[in-house]
Amino acid sequence: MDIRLLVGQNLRRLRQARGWSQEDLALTAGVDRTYVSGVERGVRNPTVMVLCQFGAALGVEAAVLILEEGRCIVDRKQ
Amino acid sequence: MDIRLLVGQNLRRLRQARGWSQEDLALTAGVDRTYVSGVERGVRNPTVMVLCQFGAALGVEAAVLILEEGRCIVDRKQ
DNA sequence: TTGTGACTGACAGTCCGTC
DNA sequence: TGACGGACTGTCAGTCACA
Repeated sequence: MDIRLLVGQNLRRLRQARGWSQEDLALTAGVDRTYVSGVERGVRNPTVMVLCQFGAALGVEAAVLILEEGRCIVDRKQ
Repeated sequence: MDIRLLVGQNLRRLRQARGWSQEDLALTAGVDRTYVSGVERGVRNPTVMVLCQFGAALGVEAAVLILEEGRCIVDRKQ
């Protein structure tokens, strides 16, 4: 599974869950509208800093964006 | 907290936990030794694909590398 | 063994569009 | 609203010599 496709799927799912357009996300994250489109389609290879911007815009940790579905982040026990 | 520093700390911690040199990791991940050095010091801003290569080399999910300490990934309940 | 500066080709990311 | 293209600038990937 190409990690770019995984990021794209996660980004789109989280964006749509908020009822946002690609442009809404782009403005909030401080990136270009066409760039959001490219990342969602898996044709772009974003840097960790951009991943962080997307995470901040969506109110989630950047790690969530490169996590496969069915897995999640929790506080480590102990 | 700059995400590049976070990635650097995680990368170094996981590498040293395996008793590897930067060159060991570089060879396994298929990148240059000096690039590993740069990422660990937080002066490089790697892409998600490079993050994935590091994760594969270290036998962890790429998401682990951009996760703050004290947090971990588990299978989602339900 | 690791840090660092300098370098080139490739690509991240923007801005203009059209469909 | 979103896919897609072209052209552009800045930055990243990847490498080297040297400390």
